[in-house]
Amino acid sequence: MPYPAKLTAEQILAAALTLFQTGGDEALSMRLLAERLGVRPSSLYRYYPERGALVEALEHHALRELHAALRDAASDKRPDDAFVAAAHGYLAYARAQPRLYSLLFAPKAPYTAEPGPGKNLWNEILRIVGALTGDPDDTAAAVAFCAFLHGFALLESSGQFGLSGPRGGFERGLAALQLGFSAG
Amino acid sequence: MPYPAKLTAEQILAAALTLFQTGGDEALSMRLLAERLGVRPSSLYRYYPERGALVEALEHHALRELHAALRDAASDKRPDDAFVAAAHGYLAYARAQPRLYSLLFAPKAPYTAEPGPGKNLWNEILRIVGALTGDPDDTAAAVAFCAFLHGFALLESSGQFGLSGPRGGFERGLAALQLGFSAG
DNA sequence: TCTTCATGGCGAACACTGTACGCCTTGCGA
DNA sequence: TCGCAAGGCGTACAGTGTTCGCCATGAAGA
Repeated sequence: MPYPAKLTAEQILAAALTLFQTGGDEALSMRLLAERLGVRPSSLYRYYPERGALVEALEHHALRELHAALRDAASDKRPDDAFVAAAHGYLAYARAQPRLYSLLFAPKAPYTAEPGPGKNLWNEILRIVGALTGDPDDTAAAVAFCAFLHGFALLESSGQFGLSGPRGGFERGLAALQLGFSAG
Repeated sequence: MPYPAKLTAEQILAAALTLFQTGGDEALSMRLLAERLGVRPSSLYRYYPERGALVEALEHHALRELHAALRDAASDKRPDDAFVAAAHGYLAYARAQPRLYSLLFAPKAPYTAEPGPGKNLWNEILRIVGALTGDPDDTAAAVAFCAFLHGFALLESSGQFGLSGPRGGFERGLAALQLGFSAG
């Protein structure tokens, strides 16, 4: 290796994360990012071949965080409590990191297609839901659970509920799913 | 009025719709749109002050179509059937127009804030859900219903279910919600 | 100690994007 | 016939992601 590098892939990612968290996708420009790092834009391409790779790295970061939030919320609880706690943990992460969260389910190859942070998250959800329904591989129930959580998180972060809030819509839907899953 | 205009706001919108349906947001560039219409880019600004206004018009178009799909699916049916039919109609529209649908719930002021196609859609959903639960203004149930539909539609269109499909996740969640709403 | 050589940041450029402003042809109303 | 204004045109600006060749650097090999 020639001489000490000014940049590190991790440094770039950290700066990109800051930019993305504050201003979303639009704020993450290669030029501004380079400026923050005291470097020219073209230098970034030595570490990330294109902007998309940087966004993908942010996405994986978010997947790992969301996974951890679910795991921590559901650990050491009985199925019923774990189910509800996981749902609230999921929503809490989406609320805490709205921009990162909205990055998660953009059109792409399914997370479960190959091993990675996405598959880990899915397995966690499958485990939590499976413990409730009794079938450890209850894909249908897990899909329905995900759909509800994802839809609620997005509707809320998009501001659709306005100032009056969702008015108990989350608890209402969660209770219905819990009832339906326990019975089935 | 001076002389016959080459352009019409409707013509522009129609061309923009075609572009958007085929290539999504990225494909809708003012320059390509102008080229399709045999006009220079700057001419478009006489009709739409900015690109965002054009996108907003597309969004309202989608809201009206989705509303119509829901109304048609649920009309002349008893509450139970209307609920299920509306859900399938919603999903069918999201499947038929994935790009337009994904435009619908981007961060913005809530549709219910003021009269318009968004508020009409919300009232339709409230009516259908209210007929099932017995409370004509059951916001919580309607929110939960929307969350589930929206989440499922997005997860599906994002390709998260892969080739194996959602494996009955839609019916599973819908049945649970229906049960929970009827009981409550 | 001298030479070689890959590393990594730099600079300039290209092809795009949305958008603003002034011009100037056009054709209707008076 | 004349004035007027609507509307498309041309040009330009600022911004974007990305590419490519250049060159200083500093650690290895002779």
